[in-house]
Amino acid sequence: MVSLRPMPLPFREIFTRLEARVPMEVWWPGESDFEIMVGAILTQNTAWTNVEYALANLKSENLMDPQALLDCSTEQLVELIRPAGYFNAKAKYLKNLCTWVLANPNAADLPTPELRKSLLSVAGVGPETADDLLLYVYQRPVFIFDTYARRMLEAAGYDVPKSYEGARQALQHHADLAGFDTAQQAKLHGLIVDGGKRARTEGWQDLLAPLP
DNA sequence: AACCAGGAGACAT
DNA sequence: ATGTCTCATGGT
Repeated sequence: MVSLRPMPLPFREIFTRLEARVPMEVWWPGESDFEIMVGAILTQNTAWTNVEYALANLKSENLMDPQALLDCSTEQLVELIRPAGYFNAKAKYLKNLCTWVLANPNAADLPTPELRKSLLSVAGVGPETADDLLLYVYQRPVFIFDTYARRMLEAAGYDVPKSYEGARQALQHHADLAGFDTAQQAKLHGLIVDGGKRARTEGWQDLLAPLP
């Protein structure tokens, strides 16, 4: 007698359950697309509360603009984004992204795979940040694979590939089959992160209980 | 007071 | 292709 692993909880069901128990309005606040881009760099491995300090500093100096940010000295930029950590690296990354934005005014016309490659060519934009931008700036229905998604989906019984790229593609496929559109992907990512934080204290059993 | 957060690049293997 | 190391502040 072989004990079979139960069918993983369908994406739709996970989404519905998260939506029911995790209060969330808008996951990625921002007054402009550029602010979302800046936030995407600053929040790399960093708590969002720290990013908010840095964003406020940049706004107070009227730097929430690619050209203005490029014209700002690296020394001052480092000082303004200091609360977000990794400030030396992130200052460079921000300027790299500004250069890319100004050099690619028609980026939104590119198909998603090409746009993704172009974003990844920027030093400081890795796979997850690229997906953040595709989803929250360019409105593409991409599934954002991060450590929270891995933990939750493995807990739900999914066999998540080890490599980032393999996992990303597999889960994108699942999300596509489930028919998630851009708005739903945007919400799902937030729900997964928030849900993952709760699970640290409450565990997964309640949320991911198998279907009857 | 260790631990971690809305990751990515550099480098060795 | 797949592992380590480093980067850094602020909240718990």
